Amino acid sequence: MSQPARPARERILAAAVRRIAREGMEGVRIARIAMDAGVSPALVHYHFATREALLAEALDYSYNYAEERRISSGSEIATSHAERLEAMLEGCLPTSPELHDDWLLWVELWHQAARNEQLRPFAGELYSRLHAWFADEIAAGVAAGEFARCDPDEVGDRILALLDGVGVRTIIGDPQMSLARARQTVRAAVAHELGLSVSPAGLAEAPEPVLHRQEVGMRLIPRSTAQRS
Amino acid sequence: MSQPARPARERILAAAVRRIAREGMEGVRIARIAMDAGVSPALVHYHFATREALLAEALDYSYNYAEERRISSGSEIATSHAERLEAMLEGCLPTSPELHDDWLLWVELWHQAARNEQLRPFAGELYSRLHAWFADEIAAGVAAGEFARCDPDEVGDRILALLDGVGVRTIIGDPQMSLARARQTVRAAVAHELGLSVSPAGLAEAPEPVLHRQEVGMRLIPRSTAQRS
DNA sequence: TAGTTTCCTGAACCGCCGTTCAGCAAACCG
DNA sequence: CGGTTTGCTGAACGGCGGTTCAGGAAACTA
Repeated sequence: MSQPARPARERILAAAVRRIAREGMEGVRIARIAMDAGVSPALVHYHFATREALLAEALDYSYNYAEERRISSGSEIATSHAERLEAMLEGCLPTSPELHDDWLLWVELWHQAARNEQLRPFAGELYSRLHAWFADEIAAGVAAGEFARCDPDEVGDRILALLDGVGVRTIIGDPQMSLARARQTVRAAVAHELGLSVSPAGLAEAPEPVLHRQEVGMRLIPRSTAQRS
Repeated sequence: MSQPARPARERILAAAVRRIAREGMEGVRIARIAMDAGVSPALVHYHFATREALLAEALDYSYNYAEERRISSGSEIATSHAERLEAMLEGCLPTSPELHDDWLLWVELWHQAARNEQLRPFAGELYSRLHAWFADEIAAGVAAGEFARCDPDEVGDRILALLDGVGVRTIIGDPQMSLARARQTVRAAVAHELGLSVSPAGLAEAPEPVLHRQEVGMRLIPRSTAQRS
């Protein structure tokens, strides 16, 4: 209806991704995917040999897509490494509906990879890229004298762990870990690790009503004095 | 066979827990649970109204059991707050086969609670208790002058997030996050937060062969000088 | 002993869902 | 124009799995 020009195969794939995020890999029914895509269940099997093949392709498609989105979102208007890092953090928390769905797929990956040996290289690769993304940025910031000296590898691991840890509490709706608190927790830790200041840009409005809001809490600002060695 | 005296209902429950950890909640088949418990599928429905009821009771049972195990394991031989804290961390990482299964159930909880509203209060309660457990211990350590002054609430959140973040990478078999590295990452961060030293007790043997080993990496030792205000 | 409750089973029922298949219409090709 | 390929469908098949049911054996009661 919305884009009738888009080929059916892609519509099926997109519908599969959406369904996987909402119902989980084993909860997904191809009849429903077909319905969402506006086609018959038989057509799904015309384009994809088996259910498993469809889900695999859908996962691969969505993770690559999510990664692109994450990466591109950070590198737009980067006037400093601190700002870019902040954008990266923002893109790794469930700060928007799309990122919320990405998070659901991330949990899905954990769930599957914890049991299925075959998915582990795939998951490891994703983490490896994420880690390199952060470590490189941190190393660049340290080299520029903007961040305090540190081991970018270890700091990268800690940041990733922190993001996963607060992010998962956020998406399971833990009232003790609102999106605002998640953001603040990560920012405070990162600022502390890298010797940055945390400035209250806009006062964090208390209870945080909905997910879709993009409220500002505290911002990372580069240290005014660059120190080396 | 092993304990023929144990009533069937409990055997079913225990089998369900094991199956859930290994196959996930929606992957679990009651025919297989019945087989594991050495009973007929019909008996499962004699004791539990429906599949959903069985799974719910099994989850509740196992989480409470896991919590007891975690708590009791820490408070045995506590000569200092640092030692007790270290034991707590150890009990929150997949350091043993049982804890590995607990972790699988923990991921299962994330997976379910991210989609099912009804499970969220339950998950929130578990996190709340975990958080209080750590925050109280930290506060006690600070009060005793053993830990550096800090906000136990925030440090507790950061520790929990770190544990979840490195733990999940460990159980999905990320080669970049072995159990040893997970432990070391958490210990380093905690030691740094609380002003403790990290001593290499036994050299971390390089590649870490199997999960079932209980190798010592680095240990938290209390600061020799107590500082106040 | 007779009656009742408690555990437990084999067998069948039934709905869901992945998959297959025969066929149809449009586009494409010569 | 006839023939073939491509995209798609409705209908049916097959099995897996949760659930039900009629009954049976043992324990418990009086």
